Amino acid sequence: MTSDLLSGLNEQQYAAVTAGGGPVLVLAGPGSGKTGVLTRRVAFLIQEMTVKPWHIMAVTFTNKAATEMRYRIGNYLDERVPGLQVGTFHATCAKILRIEHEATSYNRDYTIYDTDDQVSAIRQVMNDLNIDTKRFSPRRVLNAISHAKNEVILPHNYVGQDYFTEIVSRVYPRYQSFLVSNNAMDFDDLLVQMVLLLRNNDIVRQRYQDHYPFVLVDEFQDTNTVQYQLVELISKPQSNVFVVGDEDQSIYAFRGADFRNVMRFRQDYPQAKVVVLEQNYRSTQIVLDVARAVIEKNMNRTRKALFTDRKGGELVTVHEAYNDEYEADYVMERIHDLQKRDGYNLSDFAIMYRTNAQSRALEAACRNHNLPYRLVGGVSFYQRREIKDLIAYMRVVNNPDDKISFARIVNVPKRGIGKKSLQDFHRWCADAELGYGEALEKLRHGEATPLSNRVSSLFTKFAQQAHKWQEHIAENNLIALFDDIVADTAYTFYLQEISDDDKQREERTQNVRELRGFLATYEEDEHSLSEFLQEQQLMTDEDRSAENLQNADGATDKITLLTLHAAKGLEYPVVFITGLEDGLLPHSRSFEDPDGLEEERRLFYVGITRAKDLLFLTYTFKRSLYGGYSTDVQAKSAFLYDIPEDLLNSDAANLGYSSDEYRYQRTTKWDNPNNGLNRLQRDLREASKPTGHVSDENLRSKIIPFPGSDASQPLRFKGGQKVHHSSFGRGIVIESKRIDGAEIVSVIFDNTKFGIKSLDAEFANLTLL
DNA sequence: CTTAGGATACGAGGT
DNA sequence: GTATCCTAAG
Repeated sequence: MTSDLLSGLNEQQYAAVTAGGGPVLVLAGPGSGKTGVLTRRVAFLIQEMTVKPWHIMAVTFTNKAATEMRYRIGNYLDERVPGLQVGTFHATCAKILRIEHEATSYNRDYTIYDTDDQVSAIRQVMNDLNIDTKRFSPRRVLNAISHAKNEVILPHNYVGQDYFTEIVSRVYPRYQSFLVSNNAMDFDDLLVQMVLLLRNNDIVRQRYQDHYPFVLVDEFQDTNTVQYQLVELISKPQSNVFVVGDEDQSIYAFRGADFRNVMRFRQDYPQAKVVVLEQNYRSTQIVLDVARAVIEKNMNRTRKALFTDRKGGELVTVHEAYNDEYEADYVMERIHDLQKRDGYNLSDFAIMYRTNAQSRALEAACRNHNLPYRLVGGVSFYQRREIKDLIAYMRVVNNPDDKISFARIVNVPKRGIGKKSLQDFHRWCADAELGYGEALEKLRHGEATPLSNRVSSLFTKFAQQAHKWQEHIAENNLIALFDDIVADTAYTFYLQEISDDDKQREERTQNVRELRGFLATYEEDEHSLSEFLQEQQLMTDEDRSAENLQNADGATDKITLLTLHAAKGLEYPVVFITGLEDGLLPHSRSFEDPDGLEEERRLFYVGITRAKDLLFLTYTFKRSLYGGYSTDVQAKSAFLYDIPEDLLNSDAANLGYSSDEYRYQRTTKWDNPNNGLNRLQRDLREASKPTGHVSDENLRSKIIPFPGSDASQPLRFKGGQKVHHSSFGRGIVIESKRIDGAEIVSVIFDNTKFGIKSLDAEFANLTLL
């Protein structure tokens, strides 16, 4: 079926797919058919270049991308493709490390720690070292360590530069040996240990280099140093390495990704064939123009000339809403309209946001409007208490040295083993240099211990239970093991006790059933408990959701809610990007450095380029944060000013978008775009935060009753006017505009203590001077 | 010594 | 709203 394989490709795509051996770099703009090129390349290697499938390794960043790739390769090839290795970096390494465990410091059944486990481990180490976890948050320490690992800086090579990193330099080695003694790896270790294995063991390295002479990497701009080295180590010396990426879509710097790896690849492989994919098959010209206007503000990039055959298109809509509820309502109304008018399905819509917390209001609105939705990400199944508990039980059975999991479940449900008892047990193990598993065995055989009678008998009882469970492993009866744990601990009864109401209890019970279901599929395929635990740890909800599988068939029709990060690689006919506010997008934590701001811009760019036909950009006047208490007036995102007005439709102009005063005020704020807020603005903002005269409750109760008022009513105030307020004194109006019916005046008061305030013209005691 | 309940600090993105 | 810390009662 070769005809199929190369049909419909444009010139550049054809060149990429059919390139000979050696290094190839494909620079692929959004919507340029990148995945198609990658999968056809694999098929081409097998069919035309007679490469054996088991000599090919393709790596991606998400399981979803890996699944899609496997599926599409299957479509191009009639015959089976045995041994083809397609997977994420992490899953691929986990698998090889399990096979090659003898050359590492871990055994086959090592546990993979997630972020929560890591924090617990760091906290424990810091306590051992008498480091105050209040002054140095374990999370920050963990971030620093993770960063070091991403750069392949080993514990003994880590040098503290300042007070904080000096602390890190003490924690890091202890943390690492703690992990080894627990027979556990964190996410970063999967990559680092793999690099070390290949680097230090000539035989193993040779084996994998021979095994995988062809390596392909997706989303290359998201690789970090470890991953770059990994690719290098495996693909040498043939260097048949085919990488695909787009610097403009690099959005994972926070986990060490460096899009400069794309440039580095060109330097390291000067003989590399470079192909640029510039034709976009997804979006209208208008959407692409908006995207280009935004991304061109970034200094640090190679220009690409994206083009499309889809000339023209609908203008992009910018909408301001009073708060997040109105914003969500606006989105729902647009969806209703478009569904009715243009016959879109719900699955054609995606609502995107910067932070997961923003999904709440949107979910509520979907429910109010009876629109079914699918939430991508959010609180993960694996973070639910009941799931973490049962997973921890299985981990302890699988790997008794996992002290973090042990500590989690040894007294859940209650066994009378509290903090002190566990401490005694731990002390005994440490002094006698025993692993937890060995200690339990001694107790079970009735050997003498320094433990008190009470503690000793409690732990002995636990040891007997654990031993019984472990017997199931030998026969690989995973379901029997699971059922025994649930029964022996009376876990269902425990769930009833800890649940607030029947609804919550039912939900938790359902989750337990679901977990049992996943486990059953592993047992059927004769996978080990280790494999189950390790693979589950590397999956997200999306990867195992039954609902998701239905969606793939198009059986259910739902709106998609997801973060901008999660949106990469996807496309939708209609896209809403919400929360385009200063501090949210760009996120406030990006203000500190210029690179951070550029990354936020790329994130916005990723969102924009997901849209095929229609794009809506929304922001709020006030956004409630932290469960609805603290609210602050929002400034709209600086990124919005990068979009030429002729690409935006009238909805935007009506809302003061072109108001000169407004624009002046905002642009001065961003006169140095690399700096985020300048100091004056920051001070003003700080000053305007507390002072409760115009409390949120006040403003809200005053405005909300009049949402439908006539927006065309004349305004009482306008920018530049001098005014007086009974409490705040003299000030100058920055702007006045209608928001959901009410006239809202922004005033900067002479007394800097009050700073900038937004007041309702109808109720605030404002007089013109 | 354990447990329950109140007080407090905190909240970006994902394998 | 939620995870963790702290204190006093069982």
